Amino acid sequence: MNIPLPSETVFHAIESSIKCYRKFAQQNISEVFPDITIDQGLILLFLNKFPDMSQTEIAELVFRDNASMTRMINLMVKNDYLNRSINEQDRRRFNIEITPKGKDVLKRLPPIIARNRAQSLQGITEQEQEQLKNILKKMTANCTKIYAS
Amino acid sequence: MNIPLPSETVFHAIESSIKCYRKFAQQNISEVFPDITIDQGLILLFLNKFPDMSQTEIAELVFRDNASMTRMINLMVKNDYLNRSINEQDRRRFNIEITPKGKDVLKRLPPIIARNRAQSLQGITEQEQEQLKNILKKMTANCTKIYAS
DNA sequence: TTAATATATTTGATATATCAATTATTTTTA
DNA sequence: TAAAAATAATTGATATATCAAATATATTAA
Repeated sequence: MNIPLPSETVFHAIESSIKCYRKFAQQNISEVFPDITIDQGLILLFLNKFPDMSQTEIAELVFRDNASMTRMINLMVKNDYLNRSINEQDRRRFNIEITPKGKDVLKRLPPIIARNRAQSLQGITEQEQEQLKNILKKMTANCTKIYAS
Repeated sequence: MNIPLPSETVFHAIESSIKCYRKFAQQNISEVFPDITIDQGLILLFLNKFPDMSQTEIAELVFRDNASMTRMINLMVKNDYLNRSINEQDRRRFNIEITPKGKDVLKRLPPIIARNRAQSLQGITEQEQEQLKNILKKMTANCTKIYAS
C-alpha cells in the first residue's frame, strides 16, 4: 500500500512549526534565564493566574501527564522557583506557591514571550491565526472523539 | 506586562492538535504492533523510500538530534527491525538495513497510518489542509530565520 | 458506616530530548 | 602533503515522556 511520505503531510508541517518555535523561543529565554525552560515558564504563568491549581490541572494545560508534572515541579522546587505545602482541605493535593525567585521570572519573562510570539507570527494575519486555530481544533476533536470511544 | 495566557494562543492549539494526533495514532498502532512507536514507523517508512539515508538525514526528517537518533536506532536494532553495517565508502557512516521483521511492519503499517490520517482530518477540506501547511510554513520560516541570525 | 470507588500524587522502569564533549574519518586549505 | 576544519556518529549527563503500579486520601454507595 502506497501512502504519502510523512514529510509531505500536514502532520509533518505541524511538528516542524512547533519544534522550530520551541527551539527559537527557548534560545531567547535561555539568554536571560539559563535554567528556565519554556514549560517551566508556562507553569509559572498559569500558577500566577490561577494560584489554586492542582498539579493535575496544570498537567492538562501543558499537555503532560501527572508523572511528568511531579518531576517538573520537583525540579522547580529544587531550583527555588516554587514551594509545595500540603492542602489541608484536601490532603491528597499540594498548595503550590511561587517563590520570590519565581516572581522575578514572572516580571521579566512576559516581554520575552511577547516578542517570541510576535516574531514567529510575523506576516501571519489575525484572520489566518483564527483559521489555523479552527482547523487545528477540528483535528483535535477528531482525534479525541475517536480514541475515547 | 500582560500577555495572553498560553492556553489562548495558536501555539497551544498547535501543541494540542499534534499531541492528540500522536496519542490517537499510537494507540491504533500499538494494537497491532505493541513495540513499534510512531517515530520508529516513520523511520522505517523513510528508510524504505531512501535506503541510503544517513542517521543524520533521518534525524532531520523526524526533527530529532543525532544523539536521539543513535539511541532510537540502537533500540530498533536490538528489537530486530534494523541492522547496521559500516559504509565502506565513508567509514564514518553506517548502512542501515531493514530486517524481515521490519519489512513485515512496512507491509501492515501503511493502512493503519492511512486510516489514522483520514480519521484525524475528517471534515477538514483539502483547501484547509493547504492553508494550514502554508501558514505553518511561514511560522517555521520566521523562527528559523530569526534564530539562525 | 463500612466497603467500594474515585481522585491526587508519587515511584519505577524504560524510552526519548538535548547539550556538550569525544572519537573516527573525510575534506579542505595552506 | 601535513595541518586544520568539517562531518558522522557516539557517549555522558540531566531532563522529560509515558505507562503501570502503588500510596494516601476523599467520595459514593450499599
